[in-house]
Amino acid sequence: MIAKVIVDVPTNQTDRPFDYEIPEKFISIIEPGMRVIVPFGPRKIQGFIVSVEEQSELKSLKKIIDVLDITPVLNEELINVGFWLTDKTLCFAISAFQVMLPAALKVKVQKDIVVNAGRENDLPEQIANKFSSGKSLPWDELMNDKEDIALIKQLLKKDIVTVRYNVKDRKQEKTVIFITPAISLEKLREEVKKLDRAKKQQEILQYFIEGGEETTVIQLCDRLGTTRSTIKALVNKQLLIEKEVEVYRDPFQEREFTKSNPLPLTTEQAKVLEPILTSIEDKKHETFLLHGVTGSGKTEVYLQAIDKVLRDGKEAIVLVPEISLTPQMVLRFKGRFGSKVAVFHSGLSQGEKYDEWRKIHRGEVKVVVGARSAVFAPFTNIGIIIIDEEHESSYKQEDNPRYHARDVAIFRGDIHQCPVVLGSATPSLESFARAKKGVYHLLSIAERVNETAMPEVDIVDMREELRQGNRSMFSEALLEKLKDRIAKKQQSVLFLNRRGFSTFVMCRECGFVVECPHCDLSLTYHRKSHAMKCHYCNFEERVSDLCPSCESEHIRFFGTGTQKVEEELAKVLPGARVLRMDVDTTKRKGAHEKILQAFGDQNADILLGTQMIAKGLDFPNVTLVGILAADTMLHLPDFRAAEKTFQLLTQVSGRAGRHKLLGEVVIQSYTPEHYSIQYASKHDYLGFYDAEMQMRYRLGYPPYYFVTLITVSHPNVVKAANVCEKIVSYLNNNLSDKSILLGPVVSPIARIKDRYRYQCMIKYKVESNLVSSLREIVKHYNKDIHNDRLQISIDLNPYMLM
DNA sequence: AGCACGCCGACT
DNA sequence: GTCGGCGTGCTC
Repeated sequence: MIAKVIVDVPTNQTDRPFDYEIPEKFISIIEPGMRVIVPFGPRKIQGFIVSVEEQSELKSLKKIIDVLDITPVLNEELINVGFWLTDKTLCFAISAFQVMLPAALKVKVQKDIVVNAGRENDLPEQIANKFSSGKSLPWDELMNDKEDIALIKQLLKKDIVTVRYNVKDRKQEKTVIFITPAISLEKLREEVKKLDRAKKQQEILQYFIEGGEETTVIQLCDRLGTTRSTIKALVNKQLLIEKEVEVYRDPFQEREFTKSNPLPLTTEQAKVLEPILTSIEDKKHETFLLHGVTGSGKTEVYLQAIDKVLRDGKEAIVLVPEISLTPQMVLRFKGRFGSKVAVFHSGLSQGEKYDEWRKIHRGEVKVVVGARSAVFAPFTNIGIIIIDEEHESSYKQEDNPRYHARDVAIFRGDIHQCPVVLGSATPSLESFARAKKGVYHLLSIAERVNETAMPEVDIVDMREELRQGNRSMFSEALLEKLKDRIAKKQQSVLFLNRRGFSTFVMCRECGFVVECPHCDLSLTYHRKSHAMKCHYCNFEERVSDLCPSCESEHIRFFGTGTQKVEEELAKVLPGARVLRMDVDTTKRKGAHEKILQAFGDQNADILLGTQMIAKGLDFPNVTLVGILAADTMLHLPDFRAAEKTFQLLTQVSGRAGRHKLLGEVVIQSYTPEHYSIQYASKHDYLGFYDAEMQMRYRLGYPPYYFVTLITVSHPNVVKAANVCEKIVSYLNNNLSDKSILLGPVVSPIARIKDRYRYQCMIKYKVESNLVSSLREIVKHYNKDIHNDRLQISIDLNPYMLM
């Protein structure tokens, strides 16, 4: 029996299965999807078994060294999903497997130097003392000394020492130690008498004699006011025993969930739920696009569909964008389905993620709520996959494997023959176009649940404000309304799509702009740390008072960030209580929740924030939403700029007036006539869709064309340009003449982390040998990628064009 | 990725 | 002559 193994060496040449002999002792336990340790060259590494076969075409095989799992970590379906990903995103099979599993399941390889038996006395003195503790020495401890390395190499040759590969599993189950009596209670009573000099020990035994149940060490210490050492003494006397019990790290341990029941549905909700239930009933794969305005109660539809799935004994996956994975969101699911829910988000530690994964793997939960990667949940009987806010770009992973969770969901939905529900108030153009074509089943909800009207939207032309002499960042209208809300004790939300204090710092004398020395980007000023920061490479420097170029004093801040707005607010509305929420104020664990809690408790009048306040917030007392600069994203070099602007404006506007009080929205813009702003102000998705589709048609972008972006980067500009140039000409010769090739051009961000970047774009409708051509390119440059710091990144269907 | 193998220049 | 520099190619 042999096993085909994908080894953990992410390179082009090793991106294929390797054959290994299965030793006798493993034959009965080995299955595809298990992790194994295999010899690879002189090393020992991790690998995944992808299949087990009778024999190999090769004559001599090495043997599998060890098996790391009792049950496969990847089931047959997920192995297939892995290979499918490999093909769809041009990634290595090993990367595909690893992205589907929690990081804790990736082993760590450590190299040790071991003294051979009987050769201890042959060690030279200078090194012998390093071996003092035991007979092995971690390789890393020698790495800083060149002489040592040379010496060890000699010793290796002389067979005095050998290198041992230590493979350690990172995964670690959390355990708690329980204490119970080791002997019967009668005997314990006798023993107590003998301990008349150890009062604390007697107390502990007395606790058990009086029928105290087994508890953890910590609880025992707590209850009896004793210490660990006292308990240990009794354990040593063999009167008590320690029992190690495995527990889950539960991030929601201390929270109580009030049980919620299904809410009565509105006519519209019931109407969209119907076909989803039918699809579950018929065990048929179908993709639904649920288009429901903000506040239309999409979540309740999801909950009731999941309920049906659970009653059928199946499982459900719910994806939500990372930023809306707030405790409130989790609460809704845990409230309805209790302990059957696992939650995945980036805030969990490695161990916590592993525990949540294990609950799914063991079948202890039936529902998973999580961000992008939760789409790989190892369920075996999926009944529904839901993607909320399906237009969100965070569903696309921006490093390898560059997959889109939506594609994975639909692929898995097909395997499991279950419905996939894509929900959004502002569906992506791609999805809506597919729904219109009948590829997806379109479902719409036009009314808000409590029949509140959509908020009134007021667009303010900031150019006009300037002409009127208002140079502040708040228009007259917005300021008046803010004052009005404070007077009425109602709350407002202010949205600005930019953190920090100001966008860039420029010298008014000579025009010098402070830029990052490693990236071709201007640095952003952060007031609190009084530093200039690069948002791409984290470069940081102190602010200078003089222009670094001409030493003029006229160095000024331009643009606006959340920090600056906060300061301005304090000036124009001195009494207002403002809460700021952005990456900088929510870094600490739980900070996010705290801010929202404070706002919900009416401890502030104004919530000021970036992206992260755009989603899911639902505060009844919010009646005003102000969008300070609606056009910040509009002029980015991205064909989705208008779409993203429309989506964001609509999402943010949706935060206002969700309950009894009518809401109002003020949009400040320098280009108020732009169709994305106009349609957003009228809450007109369909109008926007039509206008944007015309634009995409004219310019040849998705959904009319598929797009692939190739970015070439290298520390040397010429090299980067040359390679990109050659790639374009290769593609020109190999792709059909119906496809359009753009480039090579300098990337919109010409340099990041000292690497120059060139890119080209392929636009195509059908291109059957695109993937093979791209693989050919990567293969051709393999050597340069390996030895010459060349990078070629290929993104089939990119969401980031910079 | 890592590691061995192998072919050239600068030294005991 | 040999040590060690790095380019090349392989790993079941």
